[in-house]
Amino acid sequence: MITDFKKYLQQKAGISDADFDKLEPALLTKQISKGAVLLRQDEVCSEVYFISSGLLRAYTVDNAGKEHVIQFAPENWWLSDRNSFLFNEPALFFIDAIEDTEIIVLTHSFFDLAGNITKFTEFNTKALHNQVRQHQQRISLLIGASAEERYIDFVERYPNLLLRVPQWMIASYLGITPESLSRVRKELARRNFKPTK
Amino acid sequence: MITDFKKYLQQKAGISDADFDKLEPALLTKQISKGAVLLRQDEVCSEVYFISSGLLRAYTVDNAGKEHVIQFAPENWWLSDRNSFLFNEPALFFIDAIEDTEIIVLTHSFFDLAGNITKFTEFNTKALHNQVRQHQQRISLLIGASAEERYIDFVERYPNLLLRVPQWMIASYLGITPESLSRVRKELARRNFKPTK
DNA sequence: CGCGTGATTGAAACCCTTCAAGTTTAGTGG
DNA sequence: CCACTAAACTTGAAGGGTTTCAATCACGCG
Repeated sequence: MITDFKKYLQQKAGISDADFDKLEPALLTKQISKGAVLLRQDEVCSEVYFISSGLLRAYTVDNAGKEHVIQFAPENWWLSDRNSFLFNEPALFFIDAIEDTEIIVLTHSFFDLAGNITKFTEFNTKALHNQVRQHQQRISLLIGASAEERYIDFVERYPNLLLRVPQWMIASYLGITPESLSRVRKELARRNFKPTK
Repeated sequence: MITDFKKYLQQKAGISDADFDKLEPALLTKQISKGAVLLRQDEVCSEVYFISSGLLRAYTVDNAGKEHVIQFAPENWWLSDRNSFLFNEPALFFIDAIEDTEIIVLTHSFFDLAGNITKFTEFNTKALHNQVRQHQQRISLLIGASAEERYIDFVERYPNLLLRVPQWMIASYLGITPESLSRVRKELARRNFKPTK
């Protein structure tokens, strides 16, 4: 719903009512059913999504045909191939829906309008920095941690996703096989592991 | 040298002479000798570096005391813990010098000035997007590719770093042990591998 | 009910690490 | 400029963590 998006922008970015009114005409809502594909690798991405409800996923497909999950995006998250969006380059990944999902679709016309609103551009930059930090942490984990450590990190970082994402997709996100994840979970259960939060 | 930095900003960001003159008073050059540490984990990072000549490295140290290289930064690259810089949070990594290095030091006062120059903020955003894309590609590789594939990717992506970075640091960047990298190289030599570019 | 998808389990194979020992390289002081 | 030392790189053997392949189980949905 647009009102959710408005509330989000006001709280997170400090956008005023008046400013939001300027942006509203450029907004579009869309219902996505589970499994639907929003973006394909090598297409040019012309939209940025804000997830009102539901759950999207970004993933690559390698030469061997295997999927590798780059990111999950539940309610109040953003998702797009921003590099493709901004520079009109071919997208590096696919985007599809893990659940029935409701999104706000933001096109270039939205960002043209929003570019004049300082609060928004500041927020946008901040969001980018957050993404960079997240990526750096994930790289650290992938470089230095075992499958079990990476899974524990995932559980503690995204407890709300655990029950909503199929296990084989979590395995893909962690960079291991579904079989390995199953064994990691079995071992953790044996040791009676409980998330610390 | 400051003139190198000026040339860089003019070419890459389209900054005018007049605009650069406004920024120049906030610039500081610094000589760093090999091995010197510029930033420590958990400190607050108050500077952004532009490398005029030489080579810097960002890395984390895990609980077991092992170093994991996040990024190499040769001439004409930027380096900072931007998240720490922007939000005054503790830095996630160390920065030190792999070679004797000459840098331009940019503090908050520089960014305050530069914030008024549209060309610069646009360039800055673009640079952030580039970093995000790079990180995504690296995550894809770490998730989906073998040690050999990751090394080949490194060789082709950063041929200029091959001779300047000690092998054990490259191993750390790739997320493998120095011994493994040595064996990967031996195997590639046996197969007479040559970089495609 | 039956089919398909996802999760589990087992055994073998493989990749990479670990540890230990050597060899080479690079830097430093005499 | 050589000699010495420390660091970097290489090599081998053993072990561990993950993958692969195959079979089985569990579940939801037509």
